Amino acid sequence: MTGTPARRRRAGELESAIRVAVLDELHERGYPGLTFEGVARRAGTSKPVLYRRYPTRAAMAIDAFVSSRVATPPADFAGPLREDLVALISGMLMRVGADGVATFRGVIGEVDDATVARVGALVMSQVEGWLGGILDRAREAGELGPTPAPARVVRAIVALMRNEVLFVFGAGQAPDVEGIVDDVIVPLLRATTASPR
Amino acid sequence: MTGTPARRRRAGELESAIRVAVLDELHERGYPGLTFEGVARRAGTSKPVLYRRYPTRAAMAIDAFVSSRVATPPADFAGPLREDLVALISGMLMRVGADGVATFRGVIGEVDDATVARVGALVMSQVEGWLGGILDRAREAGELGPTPAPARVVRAIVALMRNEVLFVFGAGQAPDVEGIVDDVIVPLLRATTASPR
DNA sequence: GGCGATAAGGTACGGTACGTATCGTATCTA
DNA sequence: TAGATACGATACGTACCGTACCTTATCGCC
Repeated sequence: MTGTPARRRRAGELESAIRVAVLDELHERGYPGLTFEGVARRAGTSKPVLYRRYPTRAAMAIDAFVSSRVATPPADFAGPLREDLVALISGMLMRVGADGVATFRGVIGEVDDATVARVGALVMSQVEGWLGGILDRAREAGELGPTPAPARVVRAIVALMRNEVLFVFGAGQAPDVEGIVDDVIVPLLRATTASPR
Repeated sequence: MTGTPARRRRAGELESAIRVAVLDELHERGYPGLTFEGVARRAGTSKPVLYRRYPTRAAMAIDAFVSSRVATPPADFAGPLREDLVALISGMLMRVGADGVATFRGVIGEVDDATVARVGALVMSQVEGWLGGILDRAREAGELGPTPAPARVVRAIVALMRNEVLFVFGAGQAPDVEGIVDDVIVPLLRATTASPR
């Protein structure tokens, strides 16, 4: 051994250091530059310690990102439908952030199909719940028709949000949240929640 | 030199061999397993030859894929709107294929923002044109209202298709083309092409 | 037909990261 | 206090990167 007399970290101290190191590396080098060796160096530990925890760098990145987000709703969702939707989508873009988008894109590029589905759901499941709440409130307030929106419509809205995250916000362009809500999402919801003809 | 007396390929023969090798490697090892060395080995050439043509493996994969697709419309689009939409989306899923989806996911994970936008458009621009044709015909046939669908609506439909490619078809699940067309796309088009209120 | 420019073909190199094996020992548990 | 655990550290063989270098087939031109 050289230099330091091998001080050892206990409890979650090591895990925390690893997660911080992963996030820092992602921020500085991006997902393609994320390596086991780099994380080990930055966290002041060694590769075997990382391999004991994560089978792949994708798993490492996912864990670090999930742990770093606390799932608080972006607003209380009492306003008009349109405002709630804008707040939900904007809040999600902010929460994911530029690093998150880049990491998301990198991860789905190198994991198996099942993990793609899992990660896709992971990013969106929370949002899907909030969206359901927004729609329920809007229906009770008479902003939408009495028929609940079909599941496919809800999933389509989530898909639009995901697209906005990955290919608009994530491609350096300004996301057009209000336009999409007004021109696409609200009309779609009105049309699919009208009372049966 | 060893063995072979260095027969040299002319015209597009070398380029063809490289593209075939790239597609084969993508099929066998997937995008994460695509390497300059592997392609060089398989194409019977050497790394410098590849580096003279492509700066990154992403560029290599994109070129091979683009060259391998001929852009013929999946049908003649004269039927009812619903059938045209189903044919368009199903045709696109078939055209892209499993290798294409995996490659697409891998590429967008490691290229810069501008290339993400470019590749996203590349996969979809053709489709967007066909979609416009379908909508024009449907409007003239009276299947849709007189107002042309807003650009954002058209883009949203493309986004739904992209989502289906990446996260449903590409996650090993059976794509639900008819359900999405009937429950989401057609109602959305009806609602946004109605004559002004 | 010979002659120079171009670029294919081939080899080799230093560098980085992978994934695993091994070892000593600090720390926790009983 | 004894044993189990797993951190910290090092080292190894392999794979691939990206580039430099050299030889020589092929093409365009005079």
